[in-house]
Amino acid sequence: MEWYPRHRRDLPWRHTRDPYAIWLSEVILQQTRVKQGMPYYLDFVTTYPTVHDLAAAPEDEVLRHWQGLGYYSRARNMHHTAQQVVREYGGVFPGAYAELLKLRGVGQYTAAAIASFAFGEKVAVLDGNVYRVLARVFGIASDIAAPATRKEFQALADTLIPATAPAEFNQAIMEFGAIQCPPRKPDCLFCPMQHQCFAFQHGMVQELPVKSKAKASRTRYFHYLVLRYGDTVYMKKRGPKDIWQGLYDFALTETDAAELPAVALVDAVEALGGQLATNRAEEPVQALRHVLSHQKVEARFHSLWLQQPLPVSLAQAADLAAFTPSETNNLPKPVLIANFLDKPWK
DNA sequence: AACGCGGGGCT
DNA sequence: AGCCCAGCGTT
Repeated sequence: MEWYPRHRRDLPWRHTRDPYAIWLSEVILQQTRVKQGMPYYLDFVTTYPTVHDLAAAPEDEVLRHWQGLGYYSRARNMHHTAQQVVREYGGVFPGAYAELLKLRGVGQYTAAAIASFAFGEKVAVLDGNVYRVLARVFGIASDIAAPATRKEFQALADTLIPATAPAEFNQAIMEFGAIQCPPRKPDCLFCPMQHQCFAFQHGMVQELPVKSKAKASRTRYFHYLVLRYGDTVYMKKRGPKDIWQGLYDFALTETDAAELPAVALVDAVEALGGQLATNRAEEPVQALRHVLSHQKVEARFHSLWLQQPLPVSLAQAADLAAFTPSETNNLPKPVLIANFLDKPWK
């Protein structure tokens, strides 16, 4: 806390006690670096200055503003919670940790952050920064990826947080973790905690915290049918139980191998009642690779021109709808799809 | 307790 | 290529 005032970054959400703005910033910053989240925070507080504005917005519009930030359930949950706060709390955020925890998309970390920053409640936050700082300073070798470890760190943090300045403590330890004590190359040489830091004293800075490895990611092969008619293109809103829920892409055939048999593509077009206007052999195919933290997507985009619009019933059954370029611009899309659409269509 | 969920930046 | 980031909800 002595270190913090001298090193803290000047961040916009540190100039407010408005629980709405603080909640926005905390949801945006879940699993997201400050640098990446900053432009999104500025956009959201400008576009939706109050919880009422956010609650009144269509979900597609909220997702469009979220586009590129990832973990899109955050945006959907955020929108749901905005509507709940308006309906059930009269537009006023609940003022205590236990109540905040009930809101969708608000877990232990976020509830503690809002409760302390906006309301001064004495609840210790526990995020990646706090885990790391505590593991190093106190020499704790428990696996921070294991859920059970949380209790151990929470108990420790609870003993450290002062009743006189809980918000300042929470900000300080997270900022210290982000600036002075990052995962790699921490600035131990000029660290004020040198003499108290177990990891530094025992040469274990590189070994702490202990975190078990994540599961290896899998590769998926997407074959997109970019069906065009006139000035429009058919797009599809993605459903539940897969990546990019609620975002728009194209008619999709997924295979276990990189190649899609030509016949399969023809079958897919015919199943939609599509009549191709061009020789399939001349169709432009664009390949793009997209990396997620848990999947690798190898996508091929087959641009196909139709002689006539798809039969409405078949298009609807496949969840496909035609959009003009300016309309597609306003749809929320995965970065992979936005990247494809940014290329000039041949 | 384990799993699925994005995208970007750094080493 | 691997790792991590102001985590959360579902299974």
